[in-house]
Amino acid sequence: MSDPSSADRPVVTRIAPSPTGSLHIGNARSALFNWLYARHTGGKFLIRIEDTDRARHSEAAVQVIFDSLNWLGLIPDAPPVSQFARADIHRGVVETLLERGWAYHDYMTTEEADEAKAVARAEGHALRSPWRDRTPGPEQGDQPFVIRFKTPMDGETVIDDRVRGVVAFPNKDLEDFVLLRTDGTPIYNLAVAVDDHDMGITHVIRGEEHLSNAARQILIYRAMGWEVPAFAHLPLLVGADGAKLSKRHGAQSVGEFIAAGYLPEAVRNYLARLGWGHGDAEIFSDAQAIEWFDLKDVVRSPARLDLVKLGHINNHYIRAADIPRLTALTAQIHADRGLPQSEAQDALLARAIPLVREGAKTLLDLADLTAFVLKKRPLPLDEKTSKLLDEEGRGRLDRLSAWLDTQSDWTAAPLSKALQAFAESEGVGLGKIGPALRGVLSGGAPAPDLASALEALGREESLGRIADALSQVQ
RNA sequence: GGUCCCUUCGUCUAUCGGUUAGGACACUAGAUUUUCAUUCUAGGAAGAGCGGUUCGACUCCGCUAGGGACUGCCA
Repeated sequence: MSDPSSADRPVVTRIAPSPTGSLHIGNARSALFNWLYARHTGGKFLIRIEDTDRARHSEAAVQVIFDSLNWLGLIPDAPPVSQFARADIHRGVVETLLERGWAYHDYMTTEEADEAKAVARAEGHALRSPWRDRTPGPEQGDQPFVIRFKTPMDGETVIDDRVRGVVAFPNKDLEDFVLLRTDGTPIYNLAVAVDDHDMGITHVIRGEEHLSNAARQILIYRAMGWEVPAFAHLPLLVGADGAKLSKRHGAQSVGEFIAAGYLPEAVRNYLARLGWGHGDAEIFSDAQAIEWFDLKDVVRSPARLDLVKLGHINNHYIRAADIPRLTALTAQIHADRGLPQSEAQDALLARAIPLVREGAKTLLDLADLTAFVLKKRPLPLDEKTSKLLDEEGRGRLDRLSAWLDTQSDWTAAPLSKALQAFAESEGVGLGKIGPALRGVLSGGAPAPDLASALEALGREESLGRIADALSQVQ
């Protein structure tokens, strides 16, 4: 009863998404774990598109999956396999199963099947069709049929799961599942088992929702005399309220995480910590994750998606990222928001980003925080700032402008000192000067501390904005 | 209904029979401060319940409760 071991073969893992138009974040996490395990063991990571359901299939949807995986940096080691393209092979396997008595033609109508299910339930087991022991006669003619697997009524199917341990399913509770539809097309459980076998998959790492499917698939492996791969069923990813991830939880597909302004390395790091951990390690590189990752450290309980924590991790990676990269990413967001792009703007952004990135949890934040440098002179004065620029305020701002103009080093630290020195010379606190200066420089948009704002804007722009304001309230 | 899985601070997790049950995010208070933020300091916060096994249980076993998956001619 013991299966041949796949432990000695080089590891081959796979991610097998269905093309639904987006790559679910749970699938992305599965892909990550498969990728990490393959990298950790020096094995291969493959991808297969589960497109047997043609009604739902579209090339665009397939492309979304590739794009998402690519963005995440999870690159397969071989070209993707299309499950649909292998339908003939699946049918061939069914022929063998038929010959060996592991499958049968079932002529039940949908209504009859529903009835049979009710009967089976009443009898305390899963669906068994009366056709499993009946030979079709001439009266069946060309009546439509499906082909079902002939699941044993006794015994149990045991999965030695790498994360859950030994899990046993009584065979009587596993139904005679459909292998081939009426139109002769293969169904999921068949296709998965055949493809995983043919692709040489040694470790099937996927979501917990497939745990009971593993039993059905093992039945197929055994019937065919194939080596059973190792299974590892990952805990589910659920929403912040513990319920299944859905629209109302906000982002649920990789595309939405991209749009929300997260960096791929941050998403990888965060996702790796959902259902897996390595001691107290929170922030770690891909190299470390690969070195540390092991199936035995995968957690068993479902994990909730916490966007707040993702934001914290994303902030860390935004602080660590190269300025040119952040500049390009941020410029793109400004462009999406309708601002024309130019090299001059990129230069402004590149200077501003290092000064504001500490406060950015997402690239969207970074765009918000840098918006003030992109404003065009003359900036309209907001009401609050206008009020601050009374006679006293105007005089002070005018003197400040002259004071700043004498600054030789236009960078934050010396500017900060200059601001303080000016306040002292005026005999007031910075509180009397700051708000007005801020309003004048930023036009009401979020801006960093004043010295940094001055540096980001540069001498000419800063002094220009001050002069504009002064002339407006004259 | 049946089968199976899960249960440590609000959240993600550490612990792998002996710990003041640790860390991170979040939160609270204080400091800094020209807004927001950053930064710094301090703090509160957990073993679902009940039985066993054991000198000793978060850890092993059982039961109960709660949550979830599957039970499709979807994947």
